[in-house]
Amino acid sequence: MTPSSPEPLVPHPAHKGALTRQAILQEAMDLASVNGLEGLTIGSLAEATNLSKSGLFAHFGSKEELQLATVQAARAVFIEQVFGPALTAPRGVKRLCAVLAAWLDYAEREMFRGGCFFAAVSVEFDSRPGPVRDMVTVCMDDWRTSLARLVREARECGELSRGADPEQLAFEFGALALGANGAFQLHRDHRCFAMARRAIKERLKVFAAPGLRIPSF
Amino acid sequence: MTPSSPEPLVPHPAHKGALTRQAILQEAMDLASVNGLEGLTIGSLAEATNLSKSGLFAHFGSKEELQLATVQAARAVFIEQVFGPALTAPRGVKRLCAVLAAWLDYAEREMFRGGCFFAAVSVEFDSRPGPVRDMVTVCMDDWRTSLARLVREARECGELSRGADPEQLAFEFGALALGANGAFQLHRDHRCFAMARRAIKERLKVFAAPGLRIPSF
DNA sequence: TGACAGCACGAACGATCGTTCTATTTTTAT
DNA sequence: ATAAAAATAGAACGATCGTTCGTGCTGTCA
Repeated sequence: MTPSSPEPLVPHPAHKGALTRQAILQEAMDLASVNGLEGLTIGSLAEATNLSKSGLFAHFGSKEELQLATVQAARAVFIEQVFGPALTAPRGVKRLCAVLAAWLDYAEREMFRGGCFFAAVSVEFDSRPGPVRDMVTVCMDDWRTSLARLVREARECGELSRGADPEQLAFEFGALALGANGAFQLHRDHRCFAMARRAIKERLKVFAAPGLRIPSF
Repeated sequence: MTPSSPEPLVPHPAHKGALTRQAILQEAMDLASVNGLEGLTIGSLAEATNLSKSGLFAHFGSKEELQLATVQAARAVFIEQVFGPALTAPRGVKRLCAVLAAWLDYAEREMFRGGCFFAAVSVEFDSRPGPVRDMVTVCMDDWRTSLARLVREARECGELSRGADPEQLAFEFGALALGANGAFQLHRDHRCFAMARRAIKERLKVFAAPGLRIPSF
């Protein structure tokens, strides 16, 4: 090969190992969304990916590292699915609604077999100390902080009244979204998403500037 | 001991076996609220109750039976804690608020070490078929149905406007309550309960008959 | 007193858990 | 093409899982 080798467009990610690792994590997110991160067993994950237990294990070094890697992979998917399609919306209530709509869509579409990954995992680890819990907490904090920021932006745009408390509404919208996800997983009835959308819209109307149209989603 | 032994005050439930069974279930609810019903291991439960694995096991016959018994025990506690103190409140918005206040109190007080038992367990089993999931689903359905009935009663009392949709509001209040429980378990910050209370009160105000005072809780 | 449940125990089972080791194959770099 | 490196497989480990079995206690009733 010539000394000036053709530079790869992406640094080096295709070292084969990185590919299998990604395939493993894809399956891991699915399994964990159903059985939890503790129920995510190395044997079952190896079987699902057609790898040997030890071969799979070598990618992570410990079960806890596998759990942490799975959480980070799920975080990336979450950001891409929820914020990706919504960032093009104009700042303000439109963008806030776009993000909420993307979240509800992401949950209703069942991106993971057990619904929202973080809905399942945050409840599983919320009362159990350790690094996994810490990382999950950071993810949930990010989500709520982002929601609060979107509310604040909408208020600064003059689209929401000064009475719209960002932290308060972020909590409410987050709770309604998680509630819809949970109810859907239990009853497999899509109406709970409609109820969440309606609740959010009616709550927004309370604070909407006169004449503002709440985007339907 | 004299032949005419002192009659037990309670009929006969104290057949010794029933007592230990109750003690086991008390510990089981606590452990399951933290580690889930799958993480509720027979060995750890035996250790926590100072019983041998086999001795404890004999009370239930299988792990699934233990799980089902634990769910039923938790249901009894839930009803007693949430509906017991609230049934004295007069029918209508007052009783609805009393039930919601009792729930939030039950979660904030951490009746179980991991917060609300059903919040933990319903998410754990929502995407996993079987008898345990079925029983948990029935419990959650009961809860939502009860909430809807309370809303409907308040509407029939003329305290809420005809626009107050019982199913819709039951979903919203249930979601806010679960959201507060989850956020508290994650952050151990009591403000999320205040936010849930505020959200419920403001939502009720939208439908409240003119001049009606929403009980503070 | 003796028969008899009911209750709890200890030991052990096979299965599976996470993990470690060594060996072999596959991929990458020179 | 060849050597180094990375990726995977296989077998086995101690621990723990749910479960079974046989054996004692401990009262109650005949």
